[in-house]
Amino acid sequence: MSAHTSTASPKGRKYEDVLGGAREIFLRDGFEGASVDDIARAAGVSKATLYSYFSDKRELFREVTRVECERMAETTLARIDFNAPPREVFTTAAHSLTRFLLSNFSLQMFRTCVAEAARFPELGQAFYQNGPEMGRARMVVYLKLAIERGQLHDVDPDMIAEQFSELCRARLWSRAIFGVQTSFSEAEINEVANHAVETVLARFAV
Amino acid sequence: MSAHTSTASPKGRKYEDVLGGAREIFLRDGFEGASVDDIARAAGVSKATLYSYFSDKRELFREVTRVECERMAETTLARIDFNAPPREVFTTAAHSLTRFLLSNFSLQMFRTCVAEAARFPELGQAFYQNGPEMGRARMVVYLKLAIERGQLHDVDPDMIAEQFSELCRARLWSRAIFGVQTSFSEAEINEVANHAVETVLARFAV
DNA sequence: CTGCTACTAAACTGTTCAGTTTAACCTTGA
DNA sequence: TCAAGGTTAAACTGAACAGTTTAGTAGCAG
Repeated sequence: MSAHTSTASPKGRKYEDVLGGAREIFLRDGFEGASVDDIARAAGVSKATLYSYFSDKRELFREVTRVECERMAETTLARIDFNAPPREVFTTAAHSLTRFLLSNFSLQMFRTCVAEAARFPELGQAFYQNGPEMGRARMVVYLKLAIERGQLHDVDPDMIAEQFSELCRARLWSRAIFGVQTSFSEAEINEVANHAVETVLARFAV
Repeated sequence: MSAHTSTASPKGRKYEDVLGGAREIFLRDGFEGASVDDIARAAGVSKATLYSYFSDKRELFREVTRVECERMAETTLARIDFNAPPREVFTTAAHSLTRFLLSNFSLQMFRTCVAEAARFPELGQAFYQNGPEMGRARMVVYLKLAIERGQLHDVDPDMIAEQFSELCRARLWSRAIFGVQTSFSEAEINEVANHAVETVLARFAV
């Protein structure tokens, strides 16, 4: 039975533990800030075991990022109702995106990727492609449809999507990322999202 | 004469040299990435001298940031012609802001502040207040006037300013900050700026 | 009981780097 | 000519930390 139970850890019993500990510490301290000793401790695992799974700190970080991005993609903006009218679609998307952008996970991930952009650029690029890029692509699919239906003006759908997601960052996101403000009321979030919707509709709705 | 020439270096001849070297290296390598030895070398100064001016690395960094933010505030968006019609004002501002956001200085400054947000938050906050916050405040002054004149709808001018500056980040800025794209053509920049103008006018112009 | 595999704790290596110290060296002003 | 203050190179201290090694333990299969 030993080999078949649970989610078939590739090798060894503690693989998932290591990943979990790494996730926790990287998310708390970023890449440089996290010490491998801390990770091993958080994972309840010896350093030697950790290094038997991952050849170095970077590889461990890469794997954590990959897994988290996948999870994120599944969760957020997973499906938009392609048949709803633009106002409804934008409203749903704006609220969920604004909320996501201000989440602890998203902010920490962003911070870390940006901080390490110089040391290993592949990471920031991977994050960009699995995160923002993927979300935008999904949005563009809808926008093209809406344009065909004559619900939106015939403007580069890529630009619509880009402007839309930037609008969801208005006011709160920069405060969050610089640590000027750390918690956000529902009212604040809703206000930003609603303004984003109004602006995008004013410009692109027929 | 010694004490009165030039811009009255507070103490010692090499003060400006130190600041210059620090500016160069911090801007190139960020805070953690920069070594004090490198800074001293770039400044053409001994480490001992450097430490006679600044008690530690952080204080040096703080001072560099302060000075650079002042310079930036003077240069960028320094004055808007308050009497020009909205389209003209937004167009001028959008082009100069988009360009600035993609500049090496702005990107590096942003990266470093974000990266060090955990280690010393005061820095990110100071940067936010001397940078984005100050620019926005200046914009709001104009917007209030334009609203009074009946050129723009009576919407929270703060939100207009926030949305406007976010729109200038569309498409290019996230690619820049994640290192996905590192150089930008005039055409690309102009396109983003022009789209920002169209959107903001569509929503807020009377 | 044997042998194998995963795992562990802890000590160790080597490096990087902030910040200090020392002893000497200019420059300038009296 | 002397003294003082700013400056210097270079060696040093101490801490942090990635990654390795060692000697040994726990559990399971045959």
